[in-house]
Amino acid sequence: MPLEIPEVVIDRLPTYYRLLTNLQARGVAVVSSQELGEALNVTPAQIRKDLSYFGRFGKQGRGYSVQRLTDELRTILGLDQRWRMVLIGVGRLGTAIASYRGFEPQGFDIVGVYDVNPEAVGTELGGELVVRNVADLARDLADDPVDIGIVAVPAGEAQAVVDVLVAAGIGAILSYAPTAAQVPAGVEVRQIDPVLSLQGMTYHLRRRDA
Amino acid sequence: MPLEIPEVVIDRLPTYYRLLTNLQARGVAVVSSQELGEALNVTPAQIRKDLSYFGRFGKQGRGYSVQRLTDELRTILGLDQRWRMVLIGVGRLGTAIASYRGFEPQGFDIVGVYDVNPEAVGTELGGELVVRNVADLARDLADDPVDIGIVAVPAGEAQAVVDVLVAAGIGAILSYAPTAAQVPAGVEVRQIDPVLSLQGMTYHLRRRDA
DNA sequence: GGCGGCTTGCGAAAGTGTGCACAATCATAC
DNA sequence: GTATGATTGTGCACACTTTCGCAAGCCGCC
Repeated sequence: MPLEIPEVVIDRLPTYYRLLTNLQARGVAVVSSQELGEALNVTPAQIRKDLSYFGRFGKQGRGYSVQRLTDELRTILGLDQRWRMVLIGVGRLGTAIASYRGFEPQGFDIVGVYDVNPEAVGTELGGELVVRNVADLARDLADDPVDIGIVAVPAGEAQAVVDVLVAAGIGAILSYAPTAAQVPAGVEVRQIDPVLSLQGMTYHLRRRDA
Repeated sequence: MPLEIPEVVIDRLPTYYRLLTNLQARGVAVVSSQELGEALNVTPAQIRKDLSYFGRFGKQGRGYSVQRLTDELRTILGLDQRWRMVLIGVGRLGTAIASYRGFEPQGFDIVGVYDVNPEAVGTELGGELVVRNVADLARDLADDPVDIGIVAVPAGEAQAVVDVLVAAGIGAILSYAPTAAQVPAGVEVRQIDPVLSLQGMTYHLRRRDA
């Protein structure tokens, strides 16, 4: 991979991968950029261009082997290994995240959960994980590093938690907190906030009927 | 608003709005694009340009009145009214969404919940809403339209639900289902899938230490 | 009441990303 | 073995976004 790959391209790859695994499960053997594009609402040219950053995976006149392309994307995205995550915050939201069944099948394991609330500390979550004190987070991470931190604490505490994770050398943070986290370059952050998504849509709704 | 506003701009406005309401709560009266940019990790020029699509809200030498700018953005985004939503799917995920306390304070109300599962239909959710049969969705929406649909059903059922919502004339859909929904032009769709976010980050994690 | 320091709004430049269009290539059928 | 129809990979042009740079304007101080 000699040249720099645009971030937008990276962000599209997971959706390609997701569709491909579906196709594979349905027994589809070969797929064209045309078909992929129709299913994902993007132009075939974009799909071909995106994939061409990483290699030449297709065959003219045929399309892409679903098996082959799935494997390639899995390697590119780093999904051929399991990733260890810690969850900080076990309030309503954090508890829901901890019990979400969608992470594990995709190779993401929550290996530790933390909270500040003394009443929550020590309780069991999901029958396996014991909630630890967030004060121990730095030490725990030093002893036993993880790859990704999930932040599910109130806005006011989010930056402090992020700082601890960053200091521990974490490389990626998935934040459910409604604040923009400050992190040094080299640390990946994605934010999940359904309200922001809704607010982006209401702009258009307002203009629809007017 | 004579000219067309880029979609990327619209998608940034909610984060501006969120920060501004925080500032307002903290009693800050005036803020510069410089300060906003530092808090949000964007360039001051971008913030000024984004806002300039909608009007001239700042004062040279001073900055922006937090009050004024908050009000302007609220109007622009359509947040000066309440929005009615229906939730389809009350499994693990749907239940968590229904009990999420973050929607109501921002003007988003879940006014109906639906499921296919006969065992779920009729039960109470969150002490207020009774789960209705998804078979009644089309009729209910015809009688009493809502603005936004939240889809929290398994991948295989998502498109069918989306079709019903679209047929009922819904303008916006927030989908938690792991599939790309097919909708006609004019219907807004946003997808929330933490796994996609994680997969976008693992690409970078892989390259970090290598 | 004028001067200095800031900060906006915006035209223009620079930088990115997307889509077109077509040569190259492959599978199949006859 | 050759013709046919399909589909990839990619150079190029266009379109879109971001950033720069600066004139215009505002505030406060002396």
